[in-house]
Amino acid sequence: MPRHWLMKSEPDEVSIDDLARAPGQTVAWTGVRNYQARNFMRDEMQRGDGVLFYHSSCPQPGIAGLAEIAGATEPDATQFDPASPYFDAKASREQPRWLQIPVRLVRVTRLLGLPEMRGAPSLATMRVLQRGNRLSITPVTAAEWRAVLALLDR
DNA sequence: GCCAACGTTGGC
DNA sequence: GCCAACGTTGGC
Repeated sequence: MPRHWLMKSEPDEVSIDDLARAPGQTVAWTGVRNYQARNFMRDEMQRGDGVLFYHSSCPQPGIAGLAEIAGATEPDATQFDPASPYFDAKASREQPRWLQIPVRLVRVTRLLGLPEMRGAPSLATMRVLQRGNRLSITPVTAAEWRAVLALLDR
């Protein structure tokens, strides 16, 4: 049973267009440094899961495209790289702390902006819209997923 | 285990 | 730049 997720990305780091230009239109989702989000990758996310690709910390936050989980989790390579901003001195190859997962573009959509999302009753339950939410990966229900697709078709 | 201090996120 | 909200750290 495929699940659905919303994954936040700062477009200055990886935008939907960057994803579209990437080899195989796939990027390794690295840099997650929050245990709840990591545990989703470790315990629940699987190849084929649907992904809402969300632009955050930018002039026009919102859903910018659809993607899918394209493979299995593995240790996040950036945790071992002292030159990376995501380097973690407490992680080792023997005992990695952080995970990455490959994400492949399905299609670039129109921007479903945050104000429009907030105005849609069908999206009121979405985790990303809840007060104080900061999780970079959040589960999306089947109903929420369908509601997003319906809004994107308008 | 408690909890104050601090750091980060992210919209505005 | 501001600031609310939340997660993490570390002293006790």
